[in-house]
Amino acid sequence: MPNQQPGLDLVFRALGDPTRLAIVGRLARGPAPVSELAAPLRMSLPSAMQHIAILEQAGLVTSRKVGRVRTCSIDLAAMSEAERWIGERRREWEGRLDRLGEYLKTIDGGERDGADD
Amino acid sequence: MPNQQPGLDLVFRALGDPTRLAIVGRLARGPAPVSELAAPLRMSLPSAMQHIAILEQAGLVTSRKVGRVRTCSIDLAAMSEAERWIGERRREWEGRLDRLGEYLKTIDGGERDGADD
DNA sequence: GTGTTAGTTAGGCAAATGCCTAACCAACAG
DNA sequence: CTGTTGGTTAGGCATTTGCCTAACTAACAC
Repeated sequence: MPNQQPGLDLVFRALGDPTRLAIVGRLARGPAPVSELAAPLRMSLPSAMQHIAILEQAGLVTSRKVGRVRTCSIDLAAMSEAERWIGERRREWEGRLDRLGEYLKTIDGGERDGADD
Repeated sequence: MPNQQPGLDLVFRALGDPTRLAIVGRLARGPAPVSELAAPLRMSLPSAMQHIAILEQAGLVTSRKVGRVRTCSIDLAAMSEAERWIGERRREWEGRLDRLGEYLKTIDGGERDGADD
């Protein structure tokens, strides 16, 4: 049963770290080179790079090296996939609640028994 | 700079594991007792419980114990928070692209210089 | 009472994570 | 060519994670 969208857990795992969350937050405002991303992080460059690598593996970020500068950008596809998955679960749950409400209205004048699921 | 919504990284971290993703997927279809959640997982009960505890700490799941049965439910608040955060970054990025497009149209008949950010 | 079922606590262990420093390579600056 | 800057590779290390088994508690069944 541990199977939903393949790789989706990678996306969430990549976002599951304050440093990486901050990097994505920064990149949403526009592309940036590695060193600019690393600057506000209290952390060595190699460590920052590791975080960026994880974001890339998850498909959240892409990067291209021009001279000796590697410029990173957000990749919307993975973001949207994650957003959609959550939204689908949410709607599933809300729909369930709605149907429950309808059912309760159906037996309105009848019993007064608490029913769930 | 590692500061966005407090606890948001906890939410993503909790979702960043196939087992826990599966549990949330299951719970979106309706509440369930611990042992029913654990059944499809190839894993001991204590291990499954640990995952549930993590989901609860992240605010993704709530649970109430009635007799000796603990019933778990999804908590939409944390889910929505995560969904909203992603959506905001996405819109931020898309807005940026749109403004870039407008700018490029502005200088339409003029230069042909690649501008970014 | 005894036994069974649902969950919990305690303790241990291998692997993964997140950080570091040191050394290295490649581009640009002088 | 020499020095500096941006990035990368290598290796090490403490902590956290994810799993386990064994032992325990609490409710319900007989």
